[in-house]
Amino acid sequence: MRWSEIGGVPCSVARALSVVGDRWVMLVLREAFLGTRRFEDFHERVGASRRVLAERLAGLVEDGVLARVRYSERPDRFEYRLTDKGRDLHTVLTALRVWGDRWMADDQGPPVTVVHRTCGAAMDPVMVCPDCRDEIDPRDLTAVVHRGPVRG
Amino acid sequence: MRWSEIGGVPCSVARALSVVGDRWVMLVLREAFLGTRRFEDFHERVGASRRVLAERLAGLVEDGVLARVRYSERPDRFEYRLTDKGRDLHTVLTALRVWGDRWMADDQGPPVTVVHRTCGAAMDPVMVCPDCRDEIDPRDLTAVVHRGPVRG
DNA sequence: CCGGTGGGTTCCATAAAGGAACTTAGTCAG
DNA sequence: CTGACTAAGTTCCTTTATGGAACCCACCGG
Repeated sequence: MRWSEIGGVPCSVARALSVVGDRWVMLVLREAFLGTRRFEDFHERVGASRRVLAERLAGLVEDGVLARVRYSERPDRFEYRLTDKGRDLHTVLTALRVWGDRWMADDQGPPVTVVHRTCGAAMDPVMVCPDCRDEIDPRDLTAVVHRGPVRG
Repeated sequence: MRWSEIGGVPCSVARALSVVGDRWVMLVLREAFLGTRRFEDFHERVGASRRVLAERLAGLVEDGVLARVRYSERPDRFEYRLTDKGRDLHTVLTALRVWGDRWMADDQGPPVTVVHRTCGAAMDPVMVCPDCRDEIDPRDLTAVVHRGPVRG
C-alpha cells in the first residue's frame, strides 16, 4: 500500500496518521505549541531541510492544522498558526512527551517540564475514562469494530 | 538533520518519535493492541511491504516495544508481543484515534468504538491534570525548558 | 549600491520504499 | 515420493523521497 492511500482507510488512527504520521510533522507541531510561527524559526528549531519543511507546512495548512496568515505586505510575509484542529493535537504531543520522559530519558531527567497554570502543578497528564474518571489500563479496553477491513 | 540522529536530541518528543515516529510503526502498534502477533497477520492488516514490515518489527524489538517470542520449534516460528514499554504507548494511539474520530470522520461515524470494560462506558478518554483532575486546555500549559537547544 | 532578511524553489546525489519473486524449513494429502 | 501449502523472512529492481547547498525574489537600511 502506498502511504498516500492511507487517508482513505476506514480507521481513525490511519486517518490521523495521514496528517501527522510524518517524521517531521510532529516536530513542527511541537514548535508550534511552543510558540514558533515563522518559516526560518521552524527551519532552525525543527532541523528538517527547507524543501521538506515547506512541503510539510503546506500540507498542514491544506489539512487545516495550521493557518497561513499574512503578517506583512511589501514584502509579503506569512506565518503559521495553530487552528482549533491543530491545537486539539496537544493530546498526541503530550502522550508522546510523557512516554518519552518515562522510557527514553537519559540520566539528566526530562529536558522539559510542563506546568498547569490554573493549579500550578508540574504536570504529566493522565488519561481517564470520561465516564468513571478512572485512569485507563489498556487491558480494560475492548475495541468494537463497526466497519473494516482495516481495524483500529 | 538526518532522521537517524533524532534520538540523540534532548527532547522527549523527539526521542519518542525516534521509536514511533515512522509511518508504519503506529499502524503495527494499532494491530498489536488489537491482538495481532504474527508476521503474516501484520503484513495483511497493516499494508506495509514485507521488507519494510520486517525492518520495523526488528526496530521495535530492538527498542524494547515488542518482544520476539518463539511459539514453535521445527520450524522455528516467532511472534511479536507488546512489552510493558509498548503497552504504555496506548495513550499515544488513543490520542490519535480520538483526534481522528473528531476531525477526520466521514459521514458514517467512527469505524471503531472503544468500551471501558470496568464501567461499561463507550469511551473517548480525556486528558486530565494529575493534580487538580481538570481536563487540560493546552493554553493553560507552560513549558519549562531545562536543557536545549531543541526544545519540547 | 551593498549587504541582510524572510520565505521559499531548484538541482542533484543518496537513501528509502513498493512489489514481486525467491528461500528455508517444515507439514499434510494422495 | 511428489506436489502443494504455510510462516517468516530476504533479495532484487524500479520508483519515490530526502538532505543539503545554491539560488531567487521582494524589500529594507545605510
